[in-house]
Amino acid sequence: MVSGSAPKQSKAEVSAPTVADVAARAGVSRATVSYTFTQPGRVSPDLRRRVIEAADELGYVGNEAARRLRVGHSLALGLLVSNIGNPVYAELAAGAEAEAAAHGRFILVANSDESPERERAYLGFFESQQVSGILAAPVGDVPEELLGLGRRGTPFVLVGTATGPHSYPAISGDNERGGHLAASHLLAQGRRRLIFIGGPHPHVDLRLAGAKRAVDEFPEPASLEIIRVQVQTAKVGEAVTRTLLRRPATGFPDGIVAGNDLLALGLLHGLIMGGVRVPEDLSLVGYDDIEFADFAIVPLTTIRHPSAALGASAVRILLGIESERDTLGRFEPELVVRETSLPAAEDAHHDG
Amino acid sequence: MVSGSAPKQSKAEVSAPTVADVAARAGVSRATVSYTFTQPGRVSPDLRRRVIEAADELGYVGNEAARRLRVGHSLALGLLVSNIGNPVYAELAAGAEAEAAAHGRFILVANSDESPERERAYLGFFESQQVSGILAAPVGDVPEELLGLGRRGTPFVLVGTATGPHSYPAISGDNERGGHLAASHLLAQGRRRLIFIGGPHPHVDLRLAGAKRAVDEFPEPASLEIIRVQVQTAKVGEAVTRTLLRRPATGFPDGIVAGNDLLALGLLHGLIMGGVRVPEDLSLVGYDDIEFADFAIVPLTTIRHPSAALGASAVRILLGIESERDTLGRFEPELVVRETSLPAAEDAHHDG
DNA sequence: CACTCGTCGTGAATCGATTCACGACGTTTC
DNA sequence: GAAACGTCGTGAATCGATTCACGACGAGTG
Repeated sequence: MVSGSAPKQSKAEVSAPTVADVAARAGVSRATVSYTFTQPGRVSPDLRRRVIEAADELGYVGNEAARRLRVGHSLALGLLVSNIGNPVYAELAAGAEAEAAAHGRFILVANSDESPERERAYLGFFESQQVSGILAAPVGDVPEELLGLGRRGTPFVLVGTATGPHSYPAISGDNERGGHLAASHLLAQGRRRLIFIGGPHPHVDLRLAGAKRAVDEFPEPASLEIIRVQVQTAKVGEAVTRTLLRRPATGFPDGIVAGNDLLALGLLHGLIMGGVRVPEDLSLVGYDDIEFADFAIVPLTTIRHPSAALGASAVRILLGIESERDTLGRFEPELVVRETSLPAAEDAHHDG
Repeated sequence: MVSGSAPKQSKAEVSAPTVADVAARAGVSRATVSYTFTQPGRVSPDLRRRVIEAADELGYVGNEAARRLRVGHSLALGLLVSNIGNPVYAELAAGAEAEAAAHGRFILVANSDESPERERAYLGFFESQQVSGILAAPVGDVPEELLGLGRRGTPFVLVGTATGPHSYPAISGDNERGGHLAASHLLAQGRRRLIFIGGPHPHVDLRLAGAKRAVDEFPEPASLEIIRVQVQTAKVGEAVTRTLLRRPATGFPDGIVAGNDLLALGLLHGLIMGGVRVPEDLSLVGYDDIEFADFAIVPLTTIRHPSAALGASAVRILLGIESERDTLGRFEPELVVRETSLPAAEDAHHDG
């Protein structure tokens, strides 16, 4: 316990002005001050002006806690993401934040780091903060706590997650279609031994389903192996390549669809370090189109996913100025061909 | 205005249990319930147990607004960053968050997006939220609002920013030393026409100062040109290369120190697209060692910066369990040599 | 047995903004 | 000219957790 070195910066400690102070200064009642800010039409123009002037002079800020205690909810919206280190979620957060700011709202970002415990802890935090709505990009299943919050009157929107059998409000890009796009691209290039590598999120399952459908629908024989990972990070991607590289040539894939770009970047790095030529020996497609995809050792072919737009839409839905239906058909995935994918080398010659 | 499609998820609207409910259920007074959670020693063990049991059964969460209104500050700490899309800040946030969680605190992340206006707006938000402390990684100068908050009793710590002439609580890596490291590395490789490209942040100025010192101290003739950018992003980095590439060969540098890795990545991409061979023609050193530095077209040589540790320390300082002095000597920058830097090609032969 | 002291539970005041219900005042209308 | 109505300001109650000041009760002491 440190005593003298407490982090107080000054002994001034002037307590912040309250409505009472402003009221006294403007010569009106506390009620009038409050109405001035919450229902401007309720007070006559010149009184309003006087109140605002007094407030400015005193540097009145207002106490959100008191406001919240009275009205029962805060101006903040909660955003729960599984990994803020993933640029996709950073972008989602940025999009949500900009939209929220435009409506005088704020976003509380909570990073669960893929841990269901922390996810639950943060949901409790959101409840204690009385956020007026929650954007959730959850780890796996929809947590019970979130449903409880919904029942207790806090609206939520699932972002970028499978709608599955349930019917909670949810928006997302068409992940199935995106997965189909990715696998089709590889098949069209002559790749036949594909692997899907991805993690345990519902939206990733959809990407997988799309890839699977592409292979099933394909007129020629082609295979799709599935490698499941627990977390979709670059580190894990590299780890997977180590296993992969031990395989005999016959079991080696000629095309990989990764569950997201982070994973793809790790795979790419591991493969190249291991002597695999990308895209000559193997084509690789990521998912999300994060900024860094374009800067990779070999610029990454990927599926673009409109994260920022999703974040903004989710906020608008929570605020009641847009409905889930309004977003249908937006957020279409799009194939971005860069350099990790190339037609199979059967009739191509390797460099000169 | 959408009417029926309001985002209410259910009409249940069961209002959350309060201390009064818990008290009734446990057969004690409201005061006892409160003491149970805030000063456990104050109530006898078996009553404590009974209260906790009742609270669990009711799913009591507690109303932070009421708590805050009474005690005058919240359990949250505010973190203000200039760009959450920069992995450095994501990492800083993660480090701060983990440390905060370990002490039962939460982090409110605010992303100013390099805009002083948004920065000020968020500072106001923090004040209205009555955060118990602020971690700031500000855009440029220390905003007046932050000083005001400090005067009014909210402690703050400047993270990763120059200490300059002022004497506000601040921690950061030794940016001057890092800049020196970067430039020295290039000079040691025989590079002589250096450029420092970087943005308007105080900590970047220190990196520049360090680079300058390295050049000044160097026994042989060498030059350091300075290119200033307003924002240090990959996009800007690419834009700068376009200008650079138009220069005649005589004005072209053989070594670049970038203000951060994002900028370096953009520069790298732009240079390579423009036909410059890195590192043969030009060595490049970034700053921060973000995860993606290792995955770049050419893996990026950079200076490691311990962002997560900085975030954790800042939280500990705000919580009063560590003092600014305790951190001295930690957070030392470290040169990470990858492949964008190589001895100048005077006596080297270009591949075969 | 009476008195002191410490332990531990309780009633009530408090934090600051919001909002209901009331009333003062001025205007319109027959 | 009086009744009816609308506008706009105000006093007071309210939200839920915390904490002060008090007191009940039991144990220990002379």
